[in-house]
Amino acid sequence: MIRMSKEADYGIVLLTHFAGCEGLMYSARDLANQTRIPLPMVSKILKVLAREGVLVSRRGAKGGYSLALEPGRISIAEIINVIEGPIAMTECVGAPGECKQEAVCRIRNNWEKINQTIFGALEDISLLDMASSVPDPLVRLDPSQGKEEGLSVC
Amino acid sequence: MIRMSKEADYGIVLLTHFAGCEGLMYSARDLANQTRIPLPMVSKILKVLAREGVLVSRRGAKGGYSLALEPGRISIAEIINVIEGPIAMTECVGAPGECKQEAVCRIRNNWEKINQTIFGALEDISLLDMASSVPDPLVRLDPSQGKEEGLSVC
DNA sequence: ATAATTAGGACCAAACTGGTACTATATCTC
DNA sequence: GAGATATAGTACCAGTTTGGTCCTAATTAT
Repeated sequence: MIRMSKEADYGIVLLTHFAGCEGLMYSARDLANQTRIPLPMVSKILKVLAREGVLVSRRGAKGGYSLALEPGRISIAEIINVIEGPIAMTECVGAPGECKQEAVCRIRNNWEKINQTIFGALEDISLLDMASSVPDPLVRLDPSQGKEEGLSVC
Repeated sequence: MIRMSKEADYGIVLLTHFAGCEGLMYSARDLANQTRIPLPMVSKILKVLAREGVLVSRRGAKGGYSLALEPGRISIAEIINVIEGPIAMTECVGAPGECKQEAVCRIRNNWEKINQTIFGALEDISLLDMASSVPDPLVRLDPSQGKEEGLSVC
């Protein structure tokens, strides 16, 4: 099955709760309540996002997390990359040299192009897009599209 | 990690060995030798592809498999779908109603669009494209592109 | 002080993956 | 018909990954 891990999926859901409410701090507990994702899981994911610089954290009472960048400047591809490593449809793309068939494989170059396309599509979608509505068609021709403000539910 | 299963990966590798050599029959053993994929694995995958109508099989001595359709009419998306089920980046896309967060999720529609884009990219690539060279850019504007014959190594 | 909150791990059961093995059946050649 | 060659179908298994929990330590507001 071609599928993101739940962890990456949850991560994106959590981050969209910050977009459109810039600067606001949310605690892990807040987000768990809003999203119905189990608190320990939320906590685990937010820690990773903070360590990787996507979120900034403040400890202690009234602490929490907030976005480290403007939500228009964080892409879905970046988030996935931070949580579950590089996007690589096949082993040969993510870890060249690992695949035992590489020497006789005739399609590796093609996988690299396909992977690039998928990565590009995910890179073109910002957190802000995600919080409002992903521009359609996804492969954006005019970069001014898809920049409307997210629904304010802070 | 966003990654196809080895089984789907192998399946595509195997099928590209048929493209450009239409009508030719290959036994599982032949293909295992050509691709260096372990024979039992090759066998397992070819059985699935035959059962699902992508390949036609002939039993017995001098038996083997050959393509059921012209390689220009089989897409990568189809092959993946046959081997590992529907392409679905998130649970909510592949199995609506399963995700416990669905009721409060604000981004499900967006995932459906993203998924459609990825699916579309994979659907636009035929086995014939894969056997020769994937058209670049991948999102093809002129459908006459990318139809050159595969290297003949039958 | 105390309560709230993140940081950083360790830990675990269940599911999935990659791969093998076995038996039955069909087909070709001699 | 005998024997060799192939696919069909299915069961099986070990190793990894995944989704998720839990515990302790450090930090901050009141």
